[in-house]
Amino acid sequence: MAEARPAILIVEDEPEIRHFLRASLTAEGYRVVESATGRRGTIDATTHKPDLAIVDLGLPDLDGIEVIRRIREWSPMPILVVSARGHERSKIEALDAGADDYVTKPFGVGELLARVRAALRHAVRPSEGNSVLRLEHATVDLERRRATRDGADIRLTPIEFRLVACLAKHLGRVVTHRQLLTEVWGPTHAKDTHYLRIYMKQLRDKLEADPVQPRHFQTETGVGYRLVVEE
Amino acid sequence: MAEARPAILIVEDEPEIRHFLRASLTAEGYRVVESATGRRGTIDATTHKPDLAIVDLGLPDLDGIEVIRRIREWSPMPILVVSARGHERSKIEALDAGADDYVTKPFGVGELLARVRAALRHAVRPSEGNSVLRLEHATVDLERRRATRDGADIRLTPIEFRLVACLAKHLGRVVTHRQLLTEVWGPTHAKDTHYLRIYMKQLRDKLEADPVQPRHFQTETGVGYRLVVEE
DNA sequence: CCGATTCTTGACGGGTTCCTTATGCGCGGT
DNA sequence: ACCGCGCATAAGGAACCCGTCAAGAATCGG
Repeated sequence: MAEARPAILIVEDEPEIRHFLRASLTAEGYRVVESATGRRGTIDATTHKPDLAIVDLGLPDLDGIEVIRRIREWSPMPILVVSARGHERSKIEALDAGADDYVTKPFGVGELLARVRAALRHAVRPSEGNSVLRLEHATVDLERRRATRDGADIRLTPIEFRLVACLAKHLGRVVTHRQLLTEVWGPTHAKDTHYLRIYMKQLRDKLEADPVQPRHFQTETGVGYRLVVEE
Repeated sequence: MAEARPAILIVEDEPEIRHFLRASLTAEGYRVVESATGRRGTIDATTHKPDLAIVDLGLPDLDGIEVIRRIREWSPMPILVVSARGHERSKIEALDAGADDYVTKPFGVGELLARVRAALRHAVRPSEGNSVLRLEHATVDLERRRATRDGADIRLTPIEFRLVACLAKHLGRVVTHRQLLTEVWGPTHAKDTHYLRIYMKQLRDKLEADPVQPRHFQTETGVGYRLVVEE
């Protein structure tokens, strides 16, 4: 990388929010590129090659989701979505289109920065770590297809395993119901969200210290689930 | 090996992704050869003899699957497949054609490198370790095609031998039904999982101390089998 | 051509996994 | 307060997978 400071692209039409974002991010040491429209954003993404993109869904010219799609055609860079409250629908569409995470307007600086850090970390991290998930009282070895609980081996069924693998692939980020269902059960069951609840419970029972207060397998109401491992 | 750094062949038509791959791989210390077309790729594979090949399925001139077939005709080098999201069908075809693993576009650097390392590790294993399996009460010499049980020689049938060899090649990892069947019986019997149960029992009867509670030949329900040797 | 080994095929019981159905709970909207 | 929606949880039966036995083909060496 030419520069040590990560570059972040902001695609946001409202000047208020754009400037707020720039201020917050530069204060943290990030370099910032701003685009006020969707078209401009897709161009800036290719020319500036940022390390991360923040995309508002409510753009005047080009749908934010379309922006995400166009970036995803050629780059795996982390994409953070900013959406107005209540627009669950487009939030999900954005994630399905390839976004990595989202924040809901209005949001605090802390939340935003946390997500940015998480997204950047995940973009680089996996290269160093092996494919072993380390939870509080349990571990899951994705490559060897093995799991332990308090040191002892435990069994995961094929579906349970695929589910963990799918969540682990997007560690720390939201995975939509649709994504999980199509990857684990196939496209024909893309709407059987009920399956998820059942198997998520199984995973929590087997891997969480307290299945009732899950720390790792978090549910994102109306959207999907998220797998989190502490540092 | 002439060089310590493994050489990797990239067969990919889109310049963006090709350069992204080169950058990521060279940064990790790999040597890289690029081919922009399928035909070029098959040629470069023979001339450069890379340690691993990364093949995009969506090539303009020659189907990526055809590239895999042609390489597989003469080389067992690990082949990593890159495919666009949603093309489940060709992904499976690719694996059947002899590919070792796949990543879906768009993918992160970490994921890619992890798979590359895994693939290279699998490839190096059998050559570095000696080819003698030491189990609790039995040994299997894969090179000399011999086996002992409690010190005395025992006979393994050809199929039994191929089965052990296939499991030993992926020591400690699960080998899927499909993999075992295609490697031992050929692609036409890829679904006759029944064979596996029968021959697995034979192996356990001959090599396990207690065939009913197998310690080395473990079954992974719904997925495949795994060969484990204690340290 | 015959016998022995090996491979294939069929059948059955037991166990696990998976799907279905049903119920309760909490939250937000009307 | 009521209702609807999404989520968590429980439980039973169906489907599937595995291990096992046994007997019929195929193969091979003599």
